[in-house]
Amino acid sequence: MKEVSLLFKDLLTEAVTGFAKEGGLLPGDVPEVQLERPRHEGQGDWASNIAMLMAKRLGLRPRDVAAEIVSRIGTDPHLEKIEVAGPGFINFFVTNLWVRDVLEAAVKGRENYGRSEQGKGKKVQVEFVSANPTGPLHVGHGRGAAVGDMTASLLEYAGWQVEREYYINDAGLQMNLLGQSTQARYFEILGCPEKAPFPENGYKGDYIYELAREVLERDGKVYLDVPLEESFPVFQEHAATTILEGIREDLSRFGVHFDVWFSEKSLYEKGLVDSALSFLKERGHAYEKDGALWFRTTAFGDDKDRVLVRSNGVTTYFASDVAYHKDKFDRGFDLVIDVWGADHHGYVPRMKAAVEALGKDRDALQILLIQFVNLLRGGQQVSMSTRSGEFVTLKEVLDEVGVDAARFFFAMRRCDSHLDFDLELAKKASTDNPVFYVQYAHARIQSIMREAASRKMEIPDPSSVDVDLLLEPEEKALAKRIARFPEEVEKAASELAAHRIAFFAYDLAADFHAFYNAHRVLGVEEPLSKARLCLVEATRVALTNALAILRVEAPERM
RNA sequence: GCGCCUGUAGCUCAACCGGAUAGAGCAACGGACUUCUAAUCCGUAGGUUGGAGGUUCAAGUCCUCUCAGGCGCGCCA
Repeated sequence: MKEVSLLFKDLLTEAVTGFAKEGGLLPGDVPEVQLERPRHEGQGDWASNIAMLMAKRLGLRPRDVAAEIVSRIGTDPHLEKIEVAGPGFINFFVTNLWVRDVLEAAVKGRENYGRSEQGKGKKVQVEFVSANPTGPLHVGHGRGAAVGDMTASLLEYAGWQVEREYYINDAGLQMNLLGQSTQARYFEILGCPEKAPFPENGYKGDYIYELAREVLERDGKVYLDVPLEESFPVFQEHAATTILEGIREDLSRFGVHFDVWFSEKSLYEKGLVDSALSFLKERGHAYEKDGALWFRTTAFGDDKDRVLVRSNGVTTYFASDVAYHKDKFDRGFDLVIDVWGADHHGYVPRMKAAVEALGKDRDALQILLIQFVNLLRGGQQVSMSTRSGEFVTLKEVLDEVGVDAARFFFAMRRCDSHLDFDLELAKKASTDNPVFYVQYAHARIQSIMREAASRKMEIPDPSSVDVDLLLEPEEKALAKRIARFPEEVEKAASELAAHRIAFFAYDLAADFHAFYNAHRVLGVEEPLSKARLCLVEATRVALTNALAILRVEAPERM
């Protein structure tokens, strides 16, 4: 349907420029012609507010301007009628010809229907989850995983070349704490906790005992007689790799796969942190004060400068992040998207500053802040903290509510909205969860297809069907919805709003269910049956593609 | 104290770059299976978009103030 809107836009632009010239407006004074989708039935298929924008400059009433413009609009086979409505909108109504356009585009486009070339030739990296390998993933990580993954596949669909990346914070204090915690539990199990006291702020979860037990089973009691510093790396290494392995498994089960697992440690090993620091120093963005190295982020809009190297010589987390982002851009990405928990929002200005200091446009880095998931169980708040060991893991949630339900649940919200996730409710809702509503529509379609096949009916070529038979309101509504899919993909991609696709899938399913209940596809006169079968196939294509973006399964039967 | 996010129907959430009559689901009530899957559909009811000003032909959307909730303000990560 993109073509039709462009067609109308051209017709309208021509009329507007003609009228503007007569009215004595200079070309620079003519506002840009825009078409939008009206919200309500009866307001046409496309509408423009151009008359209201021009009215003031011309000193005329909006409706009069609209009437003048309309009188100058040419004819086209796709154009049924034009109306002036409300305060001065110009509404365009399409003829039934567009139905054939939609069917052709969807049925012939198949898995490519809805794809766009918006991001053609451009590379984007989406970095998400990136949880410290110090404990299992919890629900909050699950939301980040779902949003990041869906955003990535949405951009793929919009023509971008996409890479998914996980940044492993395997350097620094938290990893030490993890190793020490595991070590302490080892000695505790062996009955001599005094040999390695549990660190303050250590990780208290039960999984730490499990890790310690694994070391004990594998290596026995050998570390009893070894200095703590010597055995420490063994515990840290075992804990980190085991936990990371678990994270990979959880994500894989959740349907999330990364192209690159990027290690923070490797930044140091390759000297990338040092070279990033020299880069900043050479350009005068860094300076020494009180024995520390500072980054002048205030020059790029931050409220205070930030330390890169502490006076004790240790680099900050921020320093490795600057180096990491420099490396991202050095890898040639046109756009870099970071998916962060909203608790890191205070970090955004300095990261944007860093990007600018690196010589990039600050918009080349987009940060999606995922608001917290408020976990409830039967209305009762569940406190979550990795360190205290009190949390519900992503794995447990998947066990309870299932992968598709969890993904769709996260997909149905804007990422900057706070989210209540009630486990009891999610379990209870698993039968009337929106995801099953959508999947059920697909299963029904497939059921029609199976029945059609058993009756030796093939899906007709759209050019061979009589689209004028599709006149029922449910049929038109369904066709219109299908037609909007490509627009929705483009809109969602440019806004980085994957939730729009979930809502589209839901609305499409609703239109299909309404159609299904009102009309029969098989067992009516053949020409009508063929036309409807074609419409159903087009629905299947759009629904399948939308679910593919969300990575939610489209089942054959339920 | 300063900053970011949020506030929409009883509950959970939508609403494209400011557009016309603010939409769904759940919960409530009343209907629809002899026919391609009733995990569905149709209908009824439900709103001063937290509040007050302002900008605009037009405000849930933009600006100012204010109230409430969440989060953040380190030479921590």
